[in-house]
Order: sequence, then structure tokens, then C-alpha cells
Amino acid sequence: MAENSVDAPAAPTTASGAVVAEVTGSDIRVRFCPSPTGTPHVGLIRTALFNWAYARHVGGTFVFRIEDTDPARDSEESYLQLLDALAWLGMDWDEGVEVGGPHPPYRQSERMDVYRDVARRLLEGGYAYESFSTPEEVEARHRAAGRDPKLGYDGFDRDLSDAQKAAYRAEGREAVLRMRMPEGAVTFRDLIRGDLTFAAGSVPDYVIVRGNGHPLYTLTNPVDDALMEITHVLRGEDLLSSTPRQVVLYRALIELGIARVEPVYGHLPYVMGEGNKKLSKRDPESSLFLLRDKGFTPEGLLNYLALLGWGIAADNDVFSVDELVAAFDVADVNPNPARFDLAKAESINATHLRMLGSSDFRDRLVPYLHRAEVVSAEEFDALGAREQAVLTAAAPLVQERMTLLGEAVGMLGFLFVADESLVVEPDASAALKEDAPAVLDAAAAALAGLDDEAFTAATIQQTLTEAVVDGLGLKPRVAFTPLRVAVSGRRVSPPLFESMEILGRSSTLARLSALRLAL
RNA sequence: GCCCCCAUCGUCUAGAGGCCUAGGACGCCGCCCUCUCACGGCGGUAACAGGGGUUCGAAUCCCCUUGGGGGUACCA
Repeated sequence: MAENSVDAPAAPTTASGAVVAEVTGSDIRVRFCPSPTGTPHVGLIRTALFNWAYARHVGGTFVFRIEDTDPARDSEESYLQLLDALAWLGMDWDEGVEVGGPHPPYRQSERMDVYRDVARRLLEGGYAYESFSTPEEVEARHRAAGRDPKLGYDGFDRDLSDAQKAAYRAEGREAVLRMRMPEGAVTFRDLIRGDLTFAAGSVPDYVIVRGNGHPLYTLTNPVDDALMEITHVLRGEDLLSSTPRQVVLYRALIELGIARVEPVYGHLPYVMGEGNKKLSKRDPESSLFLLRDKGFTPEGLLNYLALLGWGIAADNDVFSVDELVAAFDVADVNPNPARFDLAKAESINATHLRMLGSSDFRDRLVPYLHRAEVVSAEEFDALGAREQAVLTAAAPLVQERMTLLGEAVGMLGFLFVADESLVVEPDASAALKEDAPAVLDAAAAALAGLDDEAFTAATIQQTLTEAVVDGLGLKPRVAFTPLRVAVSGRRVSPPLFESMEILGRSSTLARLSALRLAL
């Protein structure tokens, strides 16, 4: 069990507990320590991002630890999803699960002996004590004394004699371990909110080990932060009110020689959803994988997530991951909660889509097209020759028209279906006016006069303009609508003439005639 | 109840006492471009929660109120 030793590495001894790390640059160590419950949530990912970006910005160390101390809620599937999420987004870690490091293991479920040992030392040192009171008894005592019954634990068991403890045990009671909170106020440093103080007496003695001996988050989290020498604790605001408890525990660990110096904190603002509530797992936009399935790119999503509480400049909110890393500082994060705005997220994503190189953009479409059974494989290189040719020609036509990669299915699907399988959407046929048959006839006759060699976008446009705009005296807008519907089955499509060129002469004529017959 | 956090356009924000008749972005509304839809261009709509201080001067500092959020577990 040597590797699970709780002794702090040789370090300059600190006189008292209240020493705050003045750590900079490459000595900075941050961590991302999710519990593997459920599917990754954007708020969680934003926390990971800020930790990762900060570590990369300062040249520090990013530790990835798993806090699976709640067997009832933790799952291996969820763990795998966390790995998937970070890999997809390109966030790598220097120490932690999968990659190892100097402070293994990195899953709390494998560190139970560590917590047991620390708990024992906390108890022996008088920092923690055994408590036998039930919640009902605590409440009853508050009532009897005329106090608010919701005040929390009252410290009743703080100084129990051995005889009293023995008596409780004889009753069959199990003791929990409680931390002894100090008399005074608790103050700690928060990089985002400034120094924070919790009033004396406002935080009751709290449980760190259950009656059955199982350690709780309140113990495991600070213990591992101490042992893994975390210098900056950047986490969600939801943990803010539990910080004084952890600070007190941390200071005890310092006195026991288990921790070196106290970390500084940075409590990141909430990510809110509709209304004004915390974005919940019920909100569809909270699910990272749902957003990925819709067609967000890592670049776009990371950019948007970073905007939730941070900004790179007053007049710019589009940036790359590298630019984020170069500029990011926790001290610049603002403390107020941010609403997740899907429309803005999509707009940012659309901007990133347009910045992609054309073959990169094209390749990223393939998995989405494949999942919708539009193409035959999930990678461009595995596609058939015709599929490759069509997609290469068509992708540039839609790159400036899309917000999400998933939209490619609707935008480009018509180029991959057999002519006889083309479905004309209801709103497309509804857009057809009484002049549609004449337009289709004129267009078909004109295009039939072109040979395959001449079937290019420019020639098609010229031919069609002469035939239906000049020939029938129609405005371009109304003249081309029936043709668009015939070819794509939709009112909205990639540019018409280019689409016809990609489809080719015979396919185009077949579709024109099919719609004509259907009218 | 008690403790803690937060407070600029609908949303995300810039603003660290005079540069603010408050800037940008998304959204929305016009117009231009145009084979649809987008892109792009131009213009517009819209905010310092309220009240007290401090100061020559406050969106910026302090206090109070109000509002919102979180915690108050043998969850994390």
C-alpha cells in the first residue's frame, strides 16, 4: 500500500493552516473531477474546459480524477462517456485515469484505504469526532431549546466520554465521523469572487464518514486535492457553500502534515437554462452528445461554452481553441450566472463551419449522412467513387448555408437518391403555381438540347434563363421554383444550376419529367 | 428561518470614477445583393433593478431594499 501513502511529499513545512498557495506558472495544478453519473452535461464540460484551458495557458498540470464514491449512482457507462467527451473535444490531461501519474490511483473507488487512514488520523488528532445523534434527536433538541429546528447539527456529541460512546454502541448505534468546525468565521480566497467569508457558527459540524464506514465527498475531495497537490480548485458555483467545510478540513490536513498548502478557489458561474433555473438534465441542450448529434463541431461548441462567463475581447467572440488557451485566465471569469442560448451557440458554430477548409468540412459531413443512410460509409475514404465525387462537388455549395453539420442530410440528400425515389416535400409542392407545367416543359425542352459536355452550371443557367425567364416572361424567382422543386424536392436547396450539374443531364431531365407527370 | 453568491439591452457581455448622449455579439425588424435559402453589406430596436450615501464627478466605490440563484443530507 506504499503508493497510497498519505504522507505529503517533502515540502517546506507551513507553520499554521491558513497558508494560501502563491503558485504560478508551471507549478499550477488543476483538476477535473466529475462523478460518473448520467451523460455529460454542458455545465460540467464548461468546468472541464476552464480547468484545461487554464492549465494549458500557464503551462501547468491538468489532472483528471474520477469521484465514484457513490455506488448507487455511479456507472461505468458514464465513465466511458466522460472519456468520449473529452476526447471528442480535444481536451487532454497530464495525470489521471487512463494515463496514470505520480499520485495513483485516480478513481476514488480504488482509494478507500487512503480515506480510511486519513479519517483515522483526523479522529486521533481531535479534528473529527464520533457522533451518534439521529437527525430527529438533533431537531428535538433545537425545539426544546426554542431554536429553529432547521438549524442543522448542534454539536451535541462533540465531547462525549468513552462511557457515553460505549452506551450508544450498546444500543446498537453506529457513529458517523464529524468534522469539528472552528469557533470563528471561515475565510478563503476565490479568484473569481474575491475573498469570501462565512460567518462564525453558520456551518455546522458535518459528516465525513458514514456510520457504515463509507467516506463521503466532503472527505474524499479535499483529501485527494491535497494528496494530488492541487493548487487551484476551479469548480461550479454549486460547490461554493460547501467550501468552508472543505477549507477547515484542508487546514487540518496541513496541520497533520498530509497537505502542504491551501489551494485557491475559483467558483465558476452557473450555466442556466430556460426560465431562470440551472440548466437541468431535462433540457435537451444540456446534453453534450445531443449537441454533437445535431452537428455542433468541437470548435464551435468549445467557443460558445467559453463565452459562458468569459470573453476574449470586447468586440469579438469568435476564436479558436489555441486563441482561447493563449488568452484564458480564471481571474477574468465573471461571477454572474450565464444562460445557455442555443441560437447564439448555433450562430457561433455556423461561423466555425465556414472557417473550415473545404475538404475538412466535406469529411465531417460523412458521419451525419451515413447515420441518416444517405451515404454508404461513415468515413469519406470508405465512400464509393460516385459518392465521393458528388460530395466533393456539393459540400462547398452548402458550407455557407449550414449552421449544424446534421443539416447536410436535408440539404444534400437529394443528390444521393435515385431519381424515382426522390420525395417532394409538402411545402415544396405547395409552392408550385399554375405556371409550373409550362416552366417544366420549357426547361426540359431547352436542357434536352444540351449535350453532356455542355451540362455545366454556367451553360445551364444561360439556357434556362433564355427558356423560362425570357421565353415565358417570368421573374427569375418564380421561374426557377418549379425546377428547384423538381430537382431537389424542396423549396430550399443548394444553388440550382450547380445542383443540376452535379446530378447530370439525364438525372435532371428525369426529375423534371417526373414532376411534370405528377402535376 | 439561517448562511452564501449574483445583479448593464430579450440573451451573452464590454465597462475596473470623468473616454458612456453606455460599445460588441446573438436574436428581432427594415433595406441592398440575389435562382431559393444562406453568406455578405448598410441601418434600426433594446439595458446601467430601486433608494440612500462618498465624490467636483458614479454603470463603476459603500450601505440598505428588492429581485434571482444556491446551500442548509450518513448526494456530489
